[in-house]
Amino acid sequence: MQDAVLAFLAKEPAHGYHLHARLRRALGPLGESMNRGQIYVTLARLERAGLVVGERAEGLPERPERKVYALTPAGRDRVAAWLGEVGWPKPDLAEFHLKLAAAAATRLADPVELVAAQRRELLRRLREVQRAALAEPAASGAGLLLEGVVLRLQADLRWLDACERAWSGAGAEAGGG
Amino acid sequence: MQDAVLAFLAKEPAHGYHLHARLRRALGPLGESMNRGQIYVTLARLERAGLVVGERAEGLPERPERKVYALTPAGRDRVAAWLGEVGWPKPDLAEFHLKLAAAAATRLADPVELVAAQRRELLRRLREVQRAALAEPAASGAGLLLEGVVLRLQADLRWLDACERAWSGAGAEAGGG
DNA sequence: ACGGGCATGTAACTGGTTACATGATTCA
DNA sequence: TGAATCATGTAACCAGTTACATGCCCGT
Repeated sequence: MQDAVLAFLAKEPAHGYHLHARLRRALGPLGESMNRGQIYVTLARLERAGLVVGERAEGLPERPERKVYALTPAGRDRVAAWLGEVGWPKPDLAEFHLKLAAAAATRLADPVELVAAQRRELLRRLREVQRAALAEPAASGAGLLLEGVVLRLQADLRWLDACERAWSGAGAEAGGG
Repeated sequence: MQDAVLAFLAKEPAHGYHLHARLRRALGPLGESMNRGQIYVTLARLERAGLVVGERAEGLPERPERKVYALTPAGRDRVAAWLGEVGWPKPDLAEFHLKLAAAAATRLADPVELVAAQRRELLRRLREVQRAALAEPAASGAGLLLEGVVLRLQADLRWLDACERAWSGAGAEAGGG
């Protein structure tokens, strides 16, 4: 979040509401869940950290008062550092994995059932995302992002197949804990 | 984290150190980054929330003192609710997507270069995970988890191909916002 | 007069990370 | 004696979420 805001400010100074709108636009349907207030919290924290400076826009009494933020040199450094990083979020499959193990170990649920339910959910989301992708203009940024989501969901569905193979027949044994 | 701890406690009461060890074991190589102290923080918070109760294990003066935790009825409810949920973490591709857009918009980096660097990184991780998977006993829980990570990485690599196609040639235009 | 978009924020809470701090037992 | 393992915690910090609170302008 902070890095994203800084990167947007690297293009040009802007005020919070505008940044929020641009972020939402850049993320397409995935940005819809973004909170309004969060951008201001983020900007305040960035200002406290000395990465941006904000000042009220003077000379424009027509509009509601707004505060325009710009990068400091430290902020520019941070953007450059961010662009130079090659990080990638670790896959977050652990939760479901633990859920399967817990279901088997506690007998409170059937792992194979859990896999089936999850597959239904992922298929539902897949259809949803594919529908959303059709609504996006071809070759837009958001469309590309949605394509990534589709590939991810398909990979996860294949993983669920593997989970089902592993847990069907295994039944009672191998709780894992 | 909290749900995972509760689920492990649903199998049997245990003390913090043991839970930590079991969690690490269940996650295999992916659990190695887990912090020692976190389990105690989590247990304290769960106790404050009334989901578990802990009491010092008496009658065993041989060992360092330990505190055994057990689920409360509320805790059991929560485990059941967790097992019943069909949630799935949202794909976290937004960061790289914004990075590409920022690189193009600010001219501080070349998107195609970023994609290439990222691909090298993901290929490196893929090899690493596949090597780790070979070290796991076949058909173990951790092995299954690693298989999921492999499928994810492969999907992400395909997405990077799509990103490269989209951003090569696009060059200067279409900063995205 | 009212609703919706523009615009900015605060307070409280939740949860993960890091680093620190302690101390017993076991084995070489 | 010293290192590894068992075992438990605290304090400070950081970041995201939720909910609340405000107020202007514009169109109907």
